[in-house]
Amino acid sequence: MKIVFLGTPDFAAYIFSKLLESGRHKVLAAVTQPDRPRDRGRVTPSPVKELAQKHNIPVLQYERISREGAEGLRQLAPDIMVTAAYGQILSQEIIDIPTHGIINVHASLLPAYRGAAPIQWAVIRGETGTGVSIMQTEAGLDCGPVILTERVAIGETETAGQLFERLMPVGADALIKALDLIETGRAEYKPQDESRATHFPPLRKTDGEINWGKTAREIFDLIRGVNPWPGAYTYMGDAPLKIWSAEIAEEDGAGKNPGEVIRSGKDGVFVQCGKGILKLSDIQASGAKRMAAADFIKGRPIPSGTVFCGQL
RNA sequence: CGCGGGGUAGAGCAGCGGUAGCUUGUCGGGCUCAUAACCCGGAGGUCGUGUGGUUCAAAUCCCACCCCCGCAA
Repeated sequence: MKIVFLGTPDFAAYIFSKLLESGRHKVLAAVTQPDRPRDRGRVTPSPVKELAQKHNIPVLQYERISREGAEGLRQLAPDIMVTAAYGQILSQEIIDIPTHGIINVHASLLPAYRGAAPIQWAVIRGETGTGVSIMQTEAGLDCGPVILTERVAIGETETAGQLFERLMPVGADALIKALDLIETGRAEYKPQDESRATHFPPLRKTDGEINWGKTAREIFDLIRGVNPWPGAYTYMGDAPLKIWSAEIAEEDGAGKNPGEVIRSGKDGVFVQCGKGILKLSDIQASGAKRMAAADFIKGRPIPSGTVFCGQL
């Protein structure tokens, strides 16, 4: 089939590359978000754009595809369009362009975890499993009928970043399989059960702020879920402190003073939570680089009794 | 040219014009029922790069370049 691929970040670029490798379909063009300042102010093309250019595939970038894209896309006359973390909502006018419509690769078991950050939220909420869904795009957010799903277990200490890595190949395989089903007319479109739908917002920087009043388990899940972006953090005095990784030292036991460092030494920094105790293992001060807690305290001691807190 | 911090011993940091220091690790010795224990001693550094500038003297001031990181996206 003649395909137009829409996607932006690494997750999309990986799936894009597998689609190209499969060689079964002709990719007419890649649509991606405009080049934006990233990486400390330098304007950088998206991973999908870089990959497309490497393969001499035309790249289209729209500030707002629903307003500017219809004409150009129509001229390409695609059989189907594929989206993966593209980053813009598509209007009905766009959806109507390809003969087979648009399918989307979504990293959750729909109808659960609709929204832009399904992987991270699944980890943050302590899920033990998630997956990938290939769905037909309809007007609305991740609400169209599902063509197929693949289930994946979440490791007990797995970070969102690690789960991303594992979900990418699963998503790529599922997409290729779905395209086959569609091309041969064997695809089944199962409507989502709206009553079981859950939706979560995109992650914001502030979603990484730790509330020490929560349980050690909840904070542990948060730290994993926002790693590597936006990163969990707290404040030591008025200086932000990033928490890259931690372990649950004690699951139970209520503390009188959540956020207080009860012990600090070469085996880590132990912090009292609302319930249970968390051991910080990889931390990073502003302007410094990430390091093991044991190394950190050699240069900047964190005495017992220090209390981490929210923004001042 | 978006704003800002930083590159000094294996690791983490201090020093910011005048003999290169601290914590930790490491090696050797001692002590102890025991401890992330304690005591004594040693090794380990072209102070990011520059046949750069200023100076009697530069890790320290100035310039250029490289690299790392925080904020903002």
